Formats: sequence, structure tokens, C-alpha cells
Amino acid sequence: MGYLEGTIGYTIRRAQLAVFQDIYREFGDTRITLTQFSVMAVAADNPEVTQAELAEVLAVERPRIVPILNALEARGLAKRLVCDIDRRNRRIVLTVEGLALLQDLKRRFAVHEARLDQMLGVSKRAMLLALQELGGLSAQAGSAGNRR
Amino acid sequence: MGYLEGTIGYTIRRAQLAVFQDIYREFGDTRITLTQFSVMAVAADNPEVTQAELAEVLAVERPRIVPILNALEARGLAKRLVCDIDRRNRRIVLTVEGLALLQDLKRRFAVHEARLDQMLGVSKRAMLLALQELGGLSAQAGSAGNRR
DNA sequence: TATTGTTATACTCTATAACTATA
DNA sequence: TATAGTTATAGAGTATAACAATA
Repeated sequence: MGYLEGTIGYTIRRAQLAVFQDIYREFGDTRITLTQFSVMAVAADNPEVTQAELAEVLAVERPRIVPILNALEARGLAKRLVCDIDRRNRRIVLTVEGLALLQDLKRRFAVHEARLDQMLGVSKRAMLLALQELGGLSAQAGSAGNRR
Repeated sequence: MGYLEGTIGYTIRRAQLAVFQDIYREFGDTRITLTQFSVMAVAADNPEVTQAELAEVLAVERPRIVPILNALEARGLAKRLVCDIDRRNRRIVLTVEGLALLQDLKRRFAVHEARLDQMLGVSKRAMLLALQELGGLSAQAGSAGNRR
């Protein structure tokens, strides 16, 4: 090795793998994926959110949202409601069961985040800000989405 | 939104997407994936590396290495050599063409890294170290690989 | 025409088990 | 029996194009 270790690309991939594993360790037997969790969290805070908006926030293509919502609906955790104002849109709302599960998941997520806080200490804030700056890379780019 | 923005998990995913896009922007028309690049970089520094070792360094399952090397071999960039000492192993070596392309890719990668340096300044080093600490999460974990 | 959600398709990645050849 | 590489398979994720309904 040697060359890769000092690069952001390699390091961020390893770190993301570790972070996601840590989250799934807490999620345990809930059979909820990170993307499903993210959809639920966004929907809870934004009851009027549409599927296209969800796709943009989660940085996935619009078609990906469909099976994710299908899974949540099949488990009775969320519902699609046709928007009266513009009947092309569907508003995503959590059911009572969905809200209850989200509370549980957020508790689990907090355990995970607390573990990160303990590992990173004060440098956590600096890293978060730096990571958010990196998001600005795509703004600079000529445009275009993912290549691969 | 709101909830997700302050989390490491969400932020690291967005950041990784941006970083990878930025790398592919530089790789341009080379038709080399990040994983292929990583294999070439590791093989160049460790001429005796086996496929199993590659898999571990790159954090992919051993079967994933096979099609990656097939692609590199098909383009005449790398070769598998059966190890004389233990004929179960194959040593991965780059061809002259592979080494030449790797030099080019490293130049492109350096442009990408320089862009990150410019964006992040001194905080880059702190972030790199913090990200590497996060890799330690999996060590703490009960064990096990990816969940999903 | 343009947009939202959807379907369909192809490709990649991930995870796992099982096979072969070696040891 | 154990290990390295391979094959095969099933399940997710990703990227695109195209369609129906609606605007």
C-alpha cells in the first residue's frame, strides 16, 4: 500500500463503510435500511414533501424512490397521498406506526452518533464542516451526475 | 430536512459522492474505475500482492477481484502470474502499458487532490485523520462484515 | 410541451455458497 | 482439512429511457 492511504477518496470510502456498519449494528433487527430511515426522517419533518424532492435530498434518482416507498407502505409505515392542488404530486406522510418506529430508530441513531462523538471529540465538528465543504465540489463541476 | 444534515452518516455519503464524481471528472475518457485504479496502484507498490490481499486492502469480497482483474488483463494492463512457491496464489503485476497508464492516472488524481487541498486548506489534514479514526469503528464492533 | 410518478432495462456492486486446484 | 481463486446466484444500487397522468 502506501499510495492510497493518504488520499481522501480511499479514506472516505473506508470511513463510510465503517459508519454505515455501525448504524446497521444499532438498527439491528428493525429491517430498515438507511435510505428508508432517511425517507422517514425527511417525511416526518416535511409532511408535504413530494417524491421528486425526496430523491433530490437523498441524492438518488427518482425511480429509486418508488420501491423504497413501496416497502414502507407494505409495512404500514408510510402512505402516498395524491396532492389536491397538483394531482401529479404525491405527498408522503408517515402513519402512526411509522412515527413510532421512527422514534425508536432515532434513539438507536443517537447511540451511534454518541459513539462517534466519543471517538472524535472536538474534531468531529471540524470534520463535519469539512465534509460539507466537499459537497461543494459538484457545484464547481461542469455539471453532470454520477459517472458510474 | 434538518435532522439528517447534522449527522455524520448523511454528510459522509454526500461528500463521498462529490469526491468520487470529482475523481471521475479527472479520469475522463480513460474508462478506468476507481477500483481498477486502486488495484493498479496497490499492485505497482506491492508486486507480490495476491488477489486475497487486494480484496482485503480494497475492502471488497474476494470474488469481486476476479472481474476487475479480467478487465485489466483484457486491456493488457495487468497480468496474473501463478506463484511458484504456492501455486494456489497468483501474483498481480502491471504490464508496461499498465504502468504507463497508472502514471497518467496518478497525474490526474493529483489534480483532483490539489483541488481538495485548495478547498479544505489546513482542515484537510484534520479531516483525514478523523476519517481514519472512524475506520476503527469496525474494530470495536462485535465483528461481521457489511450488513446490506 | 413539460413535469410527476412509474415501468422497464442494463449494468454494477454486495453477499454467499459452492466448486477446483492446490497445499 | 484448509486455503486461493473461481463460478454462480440472489439481492441492492445506479443510470437511462420511455410511458401514463396531469399540468
